[in-house]
Amino acid sequence: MTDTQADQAPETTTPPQAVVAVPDKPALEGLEATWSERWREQDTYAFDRTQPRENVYSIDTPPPTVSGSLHVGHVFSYTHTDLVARFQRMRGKSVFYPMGWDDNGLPTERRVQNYYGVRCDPSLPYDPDFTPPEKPDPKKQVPISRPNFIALCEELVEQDEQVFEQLWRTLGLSVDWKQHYTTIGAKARTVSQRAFLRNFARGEAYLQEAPTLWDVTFQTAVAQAELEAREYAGAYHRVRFHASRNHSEDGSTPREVYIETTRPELIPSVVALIAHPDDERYQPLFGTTVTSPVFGVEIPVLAHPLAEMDKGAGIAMCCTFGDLTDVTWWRELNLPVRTLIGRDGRMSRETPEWLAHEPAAAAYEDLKGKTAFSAREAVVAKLRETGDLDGEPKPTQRMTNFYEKGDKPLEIVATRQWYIRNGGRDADLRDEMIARGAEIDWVPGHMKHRYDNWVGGLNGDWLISRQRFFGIPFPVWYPLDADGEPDYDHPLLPREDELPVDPSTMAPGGYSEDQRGKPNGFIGDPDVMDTWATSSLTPQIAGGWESDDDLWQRVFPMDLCTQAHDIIRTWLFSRVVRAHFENHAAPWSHALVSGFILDPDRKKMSKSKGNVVVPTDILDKYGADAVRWRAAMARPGLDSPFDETQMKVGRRLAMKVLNASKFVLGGVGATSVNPFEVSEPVDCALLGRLAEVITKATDAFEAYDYTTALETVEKFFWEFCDDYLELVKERAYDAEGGAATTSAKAALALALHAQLRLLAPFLPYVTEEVWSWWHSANSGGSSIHHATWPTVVELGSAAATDAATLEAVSAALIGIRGAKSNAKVSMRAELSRVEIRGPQALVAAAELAAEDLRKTGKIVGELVFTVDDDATELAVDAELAATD
RNA sequence: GGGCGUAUAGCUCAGCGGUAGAGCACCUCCCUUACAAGGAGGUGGUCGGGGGUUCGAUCCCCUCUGCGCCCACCA
Repeated sequence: MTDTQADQAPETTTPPQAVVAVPDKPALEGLEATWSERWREQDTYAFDRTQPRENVYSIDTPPPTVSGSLHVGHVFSYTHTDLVARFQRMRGKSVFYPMGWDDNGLPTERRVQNYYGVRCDPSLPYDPDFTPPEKPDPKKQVPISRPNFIALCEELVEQDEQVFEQLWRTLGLSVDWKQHYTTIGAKARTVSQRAFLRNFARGEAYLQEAPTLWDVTFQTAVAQAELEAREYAGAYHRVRFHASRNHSEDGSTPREVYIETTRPELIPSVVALIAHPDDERYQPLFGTTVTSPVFGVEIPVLAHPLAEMDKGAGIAMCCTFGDLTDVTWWRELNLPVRTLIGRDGRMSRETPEWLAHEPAAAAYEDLKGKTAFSAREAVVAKLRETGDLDGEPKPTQRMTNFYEKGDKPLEIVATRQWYIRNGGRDADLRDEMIARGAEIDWVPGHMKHRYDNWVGGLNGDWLISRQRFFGIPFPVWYPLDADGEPDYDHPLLPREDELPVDPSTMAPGGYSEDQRGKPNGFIGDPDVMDTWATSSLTPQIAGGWESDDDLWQRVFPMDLCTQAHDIIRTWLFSRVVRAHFENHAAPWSHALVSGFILDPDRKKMSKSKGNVVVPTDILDKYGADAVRWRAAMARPGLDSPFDETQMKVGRRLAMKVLNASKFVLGGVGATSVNPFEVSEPVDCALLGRLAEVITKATDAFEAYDYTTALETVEKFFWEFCDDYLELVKERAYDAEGGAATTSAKAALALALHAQLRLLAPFLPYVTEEVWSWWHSANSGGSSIHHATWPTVVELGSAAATDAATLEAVSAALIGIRGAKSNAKVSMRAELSRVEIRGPQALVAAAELAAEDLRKTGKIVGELVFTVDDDATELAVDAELAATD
């Protein structure tokens, strides 16, 4: 964007200079209702898709989880996006700013369960006459079919989305609501399934039976990115394993070996004992076998470098599966699978073959169907009986992986799941992902470390399948052989033009529905994609990938994505993965990362702590402009404690805009923005200062530093109100002032005209309100939000004036006010003599405004300017006039 | 344990080689015809500790400490 565009500024930029309609008592109340409705009616923020790519600014913004609740942190982060959107729009870009709702997935299912008092039982048939219970009983949830359940999800999501949209509109987000999408909608289904099919065709998506992190409450697999490590109470149990008889005859190997475990219930799952190859204590045992206590299963003692000598007893039992290290050992040492804990978190109800002999079979009898917790108690009791528990369990706190939305520790269960490659098992691909990250401009820059850190620490591919109901189904069926067994190696796939498909209700090509589940027939894949597998495609969903190529060419790759730092590992990274595979590009050129809003004690806000500030409360109390002002004061990437008193500051600024504008436009009637009318030195100096402000604010915004832009503009605005406005008030009012009056009025109008636009991204409501007063003559309804961003060029030659003059004059004025304040008299008090003293340059500058100072300062006697070259700044002596 | 960030007035934060700034809070004053949900003026800091580089350090380097976040940590 260059100044040449300012030369051909559209008509909307220059207000008519005729009548203005300024209210007697401007107020903030009601502005949101009035203007958000007007913006809706006039489609103010519509994306102009006739613009070529270079005139488009496209934004990928996180689809909020509609079944969750929003807190101030969301409001601030979305405001940050909007500040940039509004700036770019005023710079002449056609802004592509869609909004999506994340209504897909587990959060919605949970909300539906609680809201309606139901639960999904996929084995039930669809009931077309179903109505949800009138009084939901959370303890007795009514089981309903999957189609009924999904219908309720869709119904509730619709309500939630309306509430969210209303909040965003009130906040003043300049979203083009016609571009909206949802992560469960038809567009998202088609895009998700199409991208999946292509990933599969290229070998980037694959089906694999493997140990999987598993949440026993929700009974679904979860991905690495959804883990959360939490403190969890446990106890070390020191347990004796016995050396097998055939290896201990000559006494060269120990007769017994002790391990320490926090999970004794997994002793029946042990497949090996493992110690570090360098550990002298256990070297004699390597290659031998031991038998497990209680169960008497013979297991090998093996060496592996992942075993830590100084942890516990230095020798660990490897179970399938207790933790991720077990998975590594199992894979690298080719160990058998002896899984006992099932998908429901309970011990297998069948006696497995490796426990079929005595005493294992008898011991296992008591564990069948028990939860991990009660199985532990049972095993410990048996260890006591056999004397293989050495001492008492020692309590400990350890970190354990949880699903971020769950409240029981994750188990590891071998299941068949869909994965997308992400570099977690492939160093070359990992390097490519790091390289994609390096193509992005990160704001602030250090957030790139988080990305690199996460990608570098991946320990497996991306698990995208979930054993849930309200999600996008995999577009996959499996043929059944003559015995009715599925052939997972040869899945049946739809054609792309058939998408979206639901394999649970539709038959694959070449089959009919009555072959479902029959030998030589088919079954549909029962799983759904995780919500991140869909939201990783938001640029493709919103941008019309493969459905609207004209749009896609204009918006992709996008210019900006915005999010808080907590979802770099999920949303941000997963979009890079998808765009890398699908489009061979980074999905955007810039990533703007917001910090968190913390509670006043600098703790993260969370519902469970009860420290959440509800956005609607502060919007009602202080108004959208004030809340946006506060959001803009939080710099990218920095956490910011919530402090309600700061909202008042923003509100006061908004109020000041109304009052100062009322004075300029209505009071002195300054509406001509003709720079050629500005002739007085002080007025020129004001424009010179304004020119600096415009340049600095523009540069800051270009660098996504909206906070510095705001601070720069706001500081100038207060100087404008407190000093300049006061200084030229009398001259501007003067009916007989001639050119001097014309100059003051033009400077006032020009400055206001520019400042309203500089403030418009931050305070869209008050600036639009004032703009409308100015525009009442041609009620065509041109919005300030379509006006062009101010440029130095529009200020004319005065913009080149040295602003130092203004500073000197302001210093003189402040000195005069200070004298009165010290004397504890009214600012209206008259002065009989004033001497302004200081270095030559400053005195000369102040003297240029002698008449303004005399009038504003109520100087009725002499006003003397004295050069004192020893001084570095201006000093003011003032004598009060005698009062009667 | 690894990484990133951060430490400046009572609070929230700017500044980042030349002997400290803003807003809020606090104190004093002013009902001035844009604004009392105002206005004017003022008090307040050995810039986390310790080293080093430099003529000179809040700012650069080293180190320690506190705080926050991310990752790892289930024997």
